[in-house]
Amino acid sequence: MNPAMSKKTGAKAPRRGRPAMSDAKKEEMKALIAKTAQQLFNEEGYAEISMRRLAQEIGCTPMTLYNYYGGKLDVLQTLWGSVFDDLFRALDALHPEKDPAKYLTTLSTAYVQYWLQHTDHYRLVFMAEGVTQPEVSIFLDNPDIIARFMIFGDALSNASKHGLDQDQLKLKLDLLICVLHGIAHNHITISGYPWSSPDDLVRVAIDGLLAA
Amino acid sequence: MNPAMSKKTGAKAPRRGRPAMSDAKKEEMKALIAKTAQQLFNEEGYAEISMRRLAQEIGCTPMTLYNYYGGKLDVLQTLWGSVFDDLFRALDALHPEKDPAKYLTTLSTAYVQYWLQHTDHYRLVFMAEGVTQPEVSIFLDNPDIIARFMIFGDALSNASKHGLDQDQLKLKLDLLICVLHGIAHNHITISGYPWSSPDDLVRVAIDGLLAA
DNA sequence: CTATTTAAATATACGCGTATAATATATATG
DNA sequence: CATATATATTATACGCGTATATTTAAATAG
Repeated sequence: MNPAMSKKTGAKAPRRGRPAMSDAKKEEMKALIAKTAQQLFNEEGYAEISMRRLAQEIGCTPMTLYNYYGGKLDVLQTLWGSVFDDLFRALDALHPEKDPAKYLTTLSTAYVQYWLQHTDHYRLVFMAEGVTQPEVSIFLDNPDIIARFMIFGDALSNASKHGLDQDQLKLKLDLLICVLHGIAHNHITISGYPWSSPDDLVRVAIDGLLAA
Repeated sequence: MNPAMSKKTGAKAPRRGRPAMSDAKKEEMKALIAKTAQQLFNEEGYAEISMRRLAQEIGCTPMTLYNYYGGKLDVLQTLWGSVFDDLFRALDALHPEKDPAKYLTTLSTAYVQYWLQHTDHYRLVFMAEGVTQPEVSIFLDNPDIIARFMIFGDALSNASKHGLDQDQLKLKLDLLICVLHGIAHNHITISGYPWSSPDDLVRVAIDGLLAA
């Protein structure tokens, strides 16, 4: 709570003391922190970069970071949010086609290609060391994230020839996401192996899913 | 490596210096550490108990613990091993019956009952805070642990009327373990809800699995 | 009994994330 | 221009797990 603000009773009279940082300035600082953190986390790994190191790179002291973020994990979760924003912005840009099955395939292919073309993002989100399961769950429980995956649910529902009840839809959606991740994960982490084309793998997976 | 031992070239001649602690003494100390840790971890949670606190309870200094264990996580993983020893000792004591399906049900019921009767063990193994996924995976990748779950694989194979190939067996085994854990987990963590009898739930699950 | 040697235990130190206290800065007031 | 005040930043401190250095203990040699 800001007592000075409450004293003002809404009137913007001048008042003493150092003025609070403007929202624009705050966002600028948060963005700088996030950008520097992403760069360092990508280069050297989340666990390897300390708050002291991050602050040093930015040119402030460690405790300054806590004015803008709740803590080290908060910085990482913010980067996760940015990555998902980026990803879903790309997916939302795909226009639904006449053929629902074709659109689902296009969407799924784009999802896998996003991770293949942004392996840094993939490692940051799915392979950060020293992160506990509850820390991941808290992030994923955000209704925003779950809602965004419904673009796949909607596409899947439209592409299914038979009506799917909610349980069936959820099962197939879960399976779809698992398969797409499997394709992306294997191509990224076992890249030396001569995998089938990711686009082909996605197509076969969608065909099988719709036929099931 | 122990250079003094290598100097002796196998002959047990007296030699200078403080003698190494006997294996029996070492095991005694390891057991004391494990027992005290289990008690404290059960009472207050793994993350809440520091190595300093554990040492204090035992009556030594923190660095002494490192003579017997690789670190804090090593202590926890040793406790996990003890719990699985206890569990599988109970399961191995069950004699296979003439009816393979009945034996599978008995075995599965015993598995669930073990966790229900040892909720402390369940929380220690499955609900320790501050443990990362790789730390769990390293423990579970131990061939001993995986091999011990094959008692269920064998029972399931014997109880199946149709021959199962390896993929089918693995799928059903994975499903069985997931279901049994679901039963145990819900009874332990949502214990206020009036669940159906765990024995009944196990029976229905096995019937369904064998009929699939 | 003293000196030497080896192992066990302890003391000290380190960097970590972050809590708390102190200082610097940017404003208004007189 | 000096003072007062509110905020932003920095300095200091804490407990953590654990690396490293030092001390203590337990033995043998002479």
